[in-house]
Amino acid sequence: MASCDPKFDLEQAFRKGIAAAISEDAAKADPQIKFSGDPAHGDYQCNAALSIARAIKGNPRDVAEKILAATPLSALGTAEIAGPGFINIKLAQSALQTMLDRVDMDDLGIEPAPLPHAIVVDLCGVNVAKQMHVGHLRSTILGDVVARLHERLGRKVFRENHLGDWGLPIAMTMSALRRQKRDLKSLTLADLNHAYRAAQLEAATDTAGLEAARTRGAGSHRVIELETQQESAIAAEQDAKSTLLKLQSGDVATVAAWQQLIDVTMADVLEIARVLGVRLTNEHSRGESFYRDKLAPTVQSFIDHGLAQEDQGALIVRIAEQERPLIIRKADGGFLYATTDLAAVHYRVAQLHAGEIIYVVDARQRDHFRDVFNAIHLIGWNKLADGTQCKLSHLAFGSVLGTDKKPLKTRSGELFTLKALLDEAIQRGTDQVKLRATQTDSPTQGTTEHEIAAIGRAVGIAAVKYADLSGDPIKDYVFDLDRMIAFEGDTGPYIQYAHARIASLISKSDAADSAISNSAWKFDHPAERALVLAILSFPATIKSAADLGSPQRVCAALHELANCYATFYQACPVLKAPDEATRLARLRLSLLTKRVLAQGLSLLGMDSPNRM
RNA sequence: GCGGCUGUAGCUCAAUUGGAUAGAGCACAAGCCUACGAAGCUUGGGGUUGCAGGUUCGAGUCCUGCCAGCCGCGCCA
Repeated sequence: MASCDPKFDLEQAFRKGIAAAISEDAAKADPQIKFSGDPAHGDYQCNAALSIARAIKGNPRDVAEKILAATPLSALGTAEIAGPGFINIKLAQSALQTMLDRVDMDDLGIEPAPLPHAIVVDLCGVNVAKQMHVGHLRSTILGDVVARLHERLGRKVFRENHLGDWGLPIAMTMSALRRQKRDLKSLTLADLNHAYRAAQLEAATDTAGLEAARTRGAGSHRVIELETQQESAIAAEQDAKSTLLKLQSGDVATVAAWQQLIDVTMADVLEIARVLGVRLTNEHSRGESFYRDKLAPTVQSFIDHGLAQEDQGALIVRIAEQERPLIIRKADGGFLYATTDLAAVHYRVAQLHAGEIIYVVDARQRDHFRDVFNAIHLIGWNKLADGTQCKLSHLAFGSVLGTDKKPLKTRSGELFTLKALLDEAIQRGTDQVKLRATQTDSPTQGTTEHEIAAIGRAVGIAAVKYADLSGDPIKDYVFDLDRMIAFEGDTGPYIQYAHARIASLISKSDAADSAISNSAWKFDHPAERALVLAILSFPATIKSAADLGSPQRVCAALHELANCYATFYQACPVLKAPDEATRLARLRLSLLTKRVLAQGLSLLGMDSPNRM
């Protein structure tokens, strides 16, 4: 089948040219076909001559001449050499038409690119008894989009919500709740969150402060005050530890209470996922507790392989010459989250047959994952049954900061629970849609309340998600409600708007579907041509976005496409085109643009309403 | 102290992984709805890409050294 990707076709052609003109060896390298930003430089350009010239110590322009002469461009288009040795290519109308035919099919030219093994996407990662705040948005939607991109390319994906449902923090919360004599049955997640924070504060009582107060000879009142605090903290810790023991030994009442906590938490998480349009259900939930029986065997394996050693009572794995080892068992015999992560990798490789595990987790855990990955490599748990190696990747993202440029923690960010942010976004979206629906000349006039609510929700959610997804994940960003819920400019709603406009245009045309889809492509105006090139580059963008884990590439491509369409829409009348052939051709181009926009929005987990 | 990340227009961010004159949005200024949805389009001003060197035909991107901010650094997750 013919390709719909100009870049791909040009790469093929130039590889042949380079092989014939220079050497087979030179042809193995990247032919450096790039999209030209500037129409004056053609549609695409080949920059290979410059680097080849250096390698063979030749004159770049001469090398470019030789390559071009040997390159079978034939029907693809015409080329000329410019500047120090760039080869600028202008694609032929007929070639573009053939490619458009290929894109204008059910799969929109996005061909399956399956992988031999599954991909595990570790996303969301909430903790039991903690409310989701804006920081959790990133892991959840980034992970969801990365999963969608791989799924679209026909790859098997496991979404794994590595829920924090095991260990001391849970026990602390449970013990705090019991001491407050709260009835677990009637608790909301907000209640749990309070208990969790209260428990944390208790445990965090200032030991160092007490020491300092004593040595500095502070007043006895102050010391006693601190001591009292300390005693109650110790008592709370003791209680939490005994609760943990009961939980770990399977005490029926404790386990039941624990399950209650998980249920309350998950109900909230899944509701937020639903509102966010994130594909996450209970079946994707495999919390830390899932690995509890695998921790001791994990540690034993490291001992058996001679990779673990005792150090100050704890069991550690030394990694190369690194100063800080990875602790896999505490001096008191307990396990840590590193142990759980090691067990999880083992499970995912051995049981889920993962060829890649992508951890969509906060950048602050870089060192942790580096150490865990290294330990996995040492013990060889990254090897699959067929001998290939599972790739371990950490898709690290930056923190959401408050206006004080400090991480937006639960304490200071209490007003910004994720739910509050989404509610606000949906409210503003709905208000906006409602406002427009009351204007006399508005296409949404007469829209029912029910439809308005649905559209408002789609617009609000798209705004929030796009704001987060359109940037480089590694960077921190300051949380700004107005920026995240903007509907103008480079935003999600801008793309939705382009889509809705086309939907409206198509419904106004009285042309039969078959008449549109059977019409001949025609694009003479520069705006039409730019639109065509934007459409054709889309499939390759999806593939690279998936392979690089870069949702921002999808956002950028969609913005470019919507922008090209808006320009085209302004410059080229569709329904009132000068002749019938042009009218149908423009309708066909519009329809194809609409489908690509909808596809892109869907990959970002956003709706594409026909009216807004 | 050691390690990591970041530094681009007044603000928020891009830059096809080394390509041509560094691009968008917001804000600001001027235009465009009797041809399709103005959540839009067109035009304009605004830059020593933190600083100093280096590598080469070419550097925001790679290397070295500084500066600033943030993050991490043994038994929490």
